[in-house]
Amino acid sequence: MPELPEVETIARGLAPGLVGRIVADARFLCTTVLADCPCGDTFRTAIHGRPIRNVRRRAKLLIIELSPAPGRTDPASLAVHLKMTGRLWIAGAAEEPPRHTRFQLFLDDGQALFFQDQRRFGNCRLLSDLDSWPFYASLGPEPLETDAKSLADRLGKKTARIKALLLDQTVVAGVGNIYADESLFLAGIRPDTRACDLSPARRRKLFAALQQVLTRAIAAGGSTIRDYRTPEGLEGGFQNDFAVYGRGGEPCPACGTALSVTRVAGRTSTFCPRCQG
DNA sequence: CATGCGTCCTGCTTGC
DNA sequence: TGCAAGCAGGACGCAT
Repeated sequence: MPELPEVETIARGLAPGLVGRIVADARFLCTTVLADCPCGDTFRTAIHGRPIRNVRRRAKLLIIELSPAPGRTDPASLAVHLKMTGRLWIAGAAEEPPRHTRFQLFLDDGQALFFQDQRRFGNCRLLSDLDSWPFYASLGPEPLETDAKSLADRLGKKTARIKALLLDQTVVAGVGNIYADESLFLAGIRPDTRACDLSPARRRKLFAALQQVLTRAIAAGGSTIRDYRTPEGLEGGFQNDFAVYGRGGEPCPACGTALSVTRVAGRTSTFCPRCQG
């Protein structure tokens, strides 16, 4: 389930093979992968001949920035959301696409970007202006490019559970279930605490914890629960450092108390009933 | 407006 | 052993 650290790892891994290349064509092996249309053939015409200018991450999105094709002046961006089971890698264009491959982006060097997604939740879209996409425009700040106090101030007087707000992409961008649970543990906060019940100091502590967890996870190449792989096909390493995620019933790494499992914001949430008050 | 919950999708896991 | 129900979860639509 690629969240911020996983998508960051993917962006860094893909950039050397994509930046400077020219898009030759695309092939869709699934009709639903292309969100909000334009339809497949329109998409193919719209990307043909475009040099790839940059590859970066925003929230959980992989953004491939495209320059105009020769003789044109219209830049564009390809935004890919991997959702839960999406994978991206570069391989020879002639390679047989494995099962669940949803689309291929063919490059001018005989290589292709492959997008595979077992569960079909993922999608990509071609946008002339990213900010014209309401979801993109509504994204909150990047947690690693914003100070913890500013992030804490964004909680305002909200009464929602703190975990729901961590997962809310308009509050802070890129956090999913794994890093929400890990951050809450590190900050000693129960996931079902209402944001308005947290002191300013505890809010700051939470976002400082989030920054620490995300930084460590990026350094480890992300977390592999089941499906996530780096573009090189490698598993991440941060799953070995989980304190609570996926460890319900196991002893708390800090105090030994059995970790509790509950549902907050519709998501499974694991926490230590003793350390997280 | 703010909050919360059901839905999508498919393969693996759990339980009878 | 076999089969079905349950589960995973990001974003979104809709209800309250």
